[in-house]
Amino acid sequence: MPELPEVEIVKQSLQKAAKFKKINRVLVNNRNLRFKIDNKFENNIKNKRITEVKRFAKFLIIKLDKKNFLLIHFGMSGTLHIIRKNQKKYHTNLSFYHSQELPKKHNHIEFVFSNFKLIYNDPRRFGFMRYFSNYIKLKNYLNKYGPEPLSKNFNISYLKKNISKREKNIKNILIDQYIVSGIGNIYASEILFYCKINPQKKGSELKVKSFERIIKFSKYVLNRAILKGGSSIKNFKNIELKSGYYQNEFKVYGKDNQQCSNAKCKFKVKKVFISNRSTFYCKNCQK
DNA sequence: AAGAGGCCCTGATAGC
DNA sequence: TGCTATCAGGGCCTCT
Repeated sequence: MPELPEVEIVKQSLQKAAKFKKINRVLVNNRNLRFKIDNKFENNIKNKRITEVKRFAKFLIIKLDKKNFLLIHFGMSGTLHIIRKNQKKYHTNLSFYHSQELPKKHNHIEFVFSNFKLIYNDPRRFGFMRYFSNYIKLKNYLNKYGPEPLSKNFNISYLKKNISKREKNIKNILIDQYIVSGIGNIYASEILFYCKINPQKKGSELKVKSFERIIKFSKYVLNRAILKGGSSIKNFKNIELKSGYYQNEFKVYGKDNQQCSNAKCKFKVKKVFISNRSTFYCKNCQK
């Protein structure tokens, strides 16, 4: 589900709600997430205090007492919900589904604090959690991924080195976490629209001008999405507060057969499948 | 070594 | 109504 901006929003709200709070108990209702939750998981986490909440790409990183870390990836359908004591309804800030009540199914993991619970829900179970006993191990795990688009390492020389020899299309390059990490299927289409690059174009066909645009608009789109509270493409009837309005600014994603948002362009947005994933673009504006 | 494709899952919706 | 097919914000593994 969430790409970089959505995980950033979860990070921010979790920071507010749970920083310095102690996890008294951990309940695992279903160990079969993307990777099996091992039997030591509960003991590794419980009775520790959250000292910091961070994010790398689409990973939520929860720093615990004793310099331990809990890494959470939300996959396609993972969400975190907070339920406060004596409160049936729950806070929607951590959720991108914006349902009003806690889902009845797929509440796989619960973190119990003194005044509230954090519940990890994930219907498709493509998400996962992993415990790291120290920073080095966490770092080694994350090292295999490419830089975030928001980082200084995502620059012209990096793109020249890592894209210009690639024979695969730029859309697939942008969602390849080993090249650049944090961009997913929605934002890839959005970014390429701003860049005026056809998603099917090969990395090796791109010129420096295109690299400059990719760097500029990756940052622009992701930062703007964070500012708007991320994107919620399901159940947004009940959106409240600042959560999830970026879908209102989509230029191409989900807009097949609709007029191109460029006022001077008469073409319609086209939907194609690239490696089985839906991709949206304007063939007139994106060359 | 890089790239394409399959697969892991459930749920919502479209179409008959 | 009830069936089936398709698609969904991801990423790992295997094969070529």
